Amino acid sequence: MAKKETITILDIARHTGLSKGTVDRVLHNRGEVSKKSHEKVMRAIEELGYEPNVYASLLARSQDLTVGLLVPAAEPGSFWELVSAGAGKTAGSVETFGLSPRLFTYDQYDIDSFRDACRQLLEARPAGVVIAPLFQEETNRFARELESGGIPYVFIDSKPDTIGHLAYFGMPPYQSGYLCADQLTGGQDIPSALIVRIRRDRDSRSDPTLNRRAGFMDYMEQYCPECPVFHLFIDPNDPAGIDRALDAWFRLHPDVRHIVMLNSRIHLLVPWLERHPDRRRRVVGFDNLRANMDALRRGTVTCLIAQHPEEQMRQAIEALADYILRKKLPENKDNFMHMDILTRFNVDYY
Amino acid sequence: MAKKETITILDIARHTGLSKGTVDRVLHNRGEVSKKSHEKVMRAIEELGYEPNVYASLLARSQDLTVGLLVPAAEPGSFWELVSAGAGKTAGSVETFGLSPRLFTYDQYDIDSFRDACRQLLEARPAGVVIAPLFQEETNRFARELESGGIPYVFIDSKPDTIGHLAYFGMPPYQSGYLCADQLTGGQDIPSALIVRIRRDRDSRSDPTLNRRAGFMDYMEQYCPECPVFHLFIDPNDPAGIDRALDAWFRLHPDVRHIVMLNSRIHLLVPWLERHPDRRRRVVGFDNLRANMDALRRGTVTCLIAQHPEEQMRQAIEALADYILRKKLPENKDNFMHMDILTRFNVDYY
DNA sequence: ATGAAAGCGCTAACAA
DNA sequence: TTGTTAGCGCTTTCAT
Repeated sequence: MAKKETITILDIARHTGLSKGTVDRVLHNRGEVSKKSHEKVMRAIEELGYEPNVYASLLARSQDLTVGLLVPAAEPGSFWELVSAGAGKTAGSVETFGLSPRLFTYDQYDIDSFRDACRQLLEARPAGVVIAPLFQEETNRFARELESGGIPYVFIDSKPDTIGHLAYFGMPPYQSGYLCADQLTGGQDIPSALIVRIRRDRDSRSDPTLNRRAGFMDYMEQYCPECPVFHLFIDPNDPAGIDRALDAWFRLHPDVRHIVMLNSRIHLLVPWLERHPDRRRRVVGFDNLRANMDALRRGTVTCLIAQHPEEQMRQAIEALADYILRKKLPENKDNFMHMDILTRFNVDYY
Repeated sequence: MAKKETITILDIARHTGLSKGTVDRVLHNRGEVSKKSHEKVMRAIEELGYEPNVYASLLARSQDLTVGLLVPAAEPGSFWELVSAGAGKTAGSVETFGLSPRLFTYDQYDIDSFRDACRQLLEARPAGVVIAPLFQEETNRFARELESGGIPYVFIDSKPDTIGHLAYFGMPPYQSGYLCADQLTGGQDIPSALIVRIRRDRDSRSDPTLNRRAGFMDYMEQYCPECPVFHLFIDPNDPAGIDRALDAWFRLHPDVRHIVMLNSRIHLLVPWLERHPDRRRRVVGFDNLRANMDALRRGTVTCLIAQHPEEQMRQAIEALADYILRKKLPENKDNFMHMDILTRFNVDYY
């Protein structure tokens, strides 16, 4: 049977005895269609195996859809800057496809600013949203709103216990701690280790390093059960204080040579470390921040575990694009990213 | 001035006093256009900043362009299988964009089969070509042909000293050897090391492990100058022979605990290694082959350096797509890929 | 609630 | 060598 090979809305219009207009209406459930017609169309679509033609659609619409990106404001050189940068990396596949990603930032220490950002985002009537969530409760509330508006959303970096998201892209937190410990020890028995931690004022926020720390400790428990793990708290906004803290601490523990931070801030220790060099030290941190990579190149930091936040953002946007443009669900809802090990010998090609 | 914002071929037609047809002809340099018109059109395109509308083009053409992939035939579980697999990963961004990648394979040990593949590829009138080259001379010849046909091509994995390629995606070979050495030693002084090598019959082919070995040796020279580096040659097609070779060799060198292969075949050593376990051994290899990763999980292999050949293919195809569809040149001609360090603690999330 | 028709920007076949 | 024109499949406005 030499039927036409691609079936179009015209085909399904004829098949149902309706018109292209009506078919289009049900395709985009934009109302004004009788229940009967709706059903007929749906059935025809099913039977004939209709698939929309993206180009035609885009051509006809000839107006970009906006994708909202809800992300903490990025201080220069910070983790969030990398995330935001990922939005640019989708150039080829997405922007030319009629989607324009648009950033909506909020202050990660101010829940009100988060609410504001949500508000603005909604007003932009986005076709989809990417969320890097920090405030659990509030994020859940926002997710509800999106759902009731039929707007698909995907999480990156961390994920509240929502259920309605299209996808999630992030590092497996527990395993990253495990991996980190293995890199710190180098697979050997080590005599002691120090975790430097950030003193957080507002612990209400989701703490992604929590699971990571659990993974780290479990590794140590299993492979270096005799090794004491110390904790030292610092204030990221007080460089001088960090110096003093390290001075004081290492006066008491001069033999500790294995140092780790489970967040992206290992660069905070670099000034002190470089003033007190020790070739036998091993220093492990997370994330490919500029300052971290520089320290890696100089040998101050031994290795970094990178999740490539730009990639998270890129993949999130592409998943959204696939869904919006082609109604294609992502293969997996939860997508755990590579954990890349960066040393000074591969950092230049990361 | 409220001019129309998007300029179309109609605009440039009017601006030059020619017609859409002619403009289209020069846009696709398909001849039948006077030199004068050609120039006028080109200038207008420049002046008005015309950018083609991909959807419209695709809609109108409504027929896929084929992209030829010239790759060595993949034995199951081999390196080249991963490369070929990469062709599938472009689903979202490319296939729906009116390009259909098509594989043309050749026997990596038979130059005639390479010539055949080239022939077939050409007959398919591809809009672009991805080449994983092994035969230097012959590849150069083929590249000439493509150029004279105006067909863009990109190299992956390795690259002959051609100049006309659109782009290249591969691992930096020398540095990968360096990195590998660092992983083998763990940054420590080691007493001795063994490189297991493949005995090649036809050394006429480009040997990508050559540079890699140079990097490896240079690292050892610099960081472990006292460490002897042994070489042992094996025949990949003779498992029993490999066993015997290892037996014999390790009888003579029972203390050597650092073992490396600079190609993707570390899995060849696994049976022997697992019959002669030694917890203090370090074994380093390349590439994320199934068999390699399994050995990694079991702890037989300490670490793998992966270049993710699927990614090379994916990026190659996308670069081609960008060029064919949007006439956009890749940012960099030579693109060196990540070198990822895989251990048993991150292999499950690679 | 439904249909008719005019594009969206480009391609390709046909005329001139 | 160049111009004309009929689509490609979908969206959207305006009648009905």
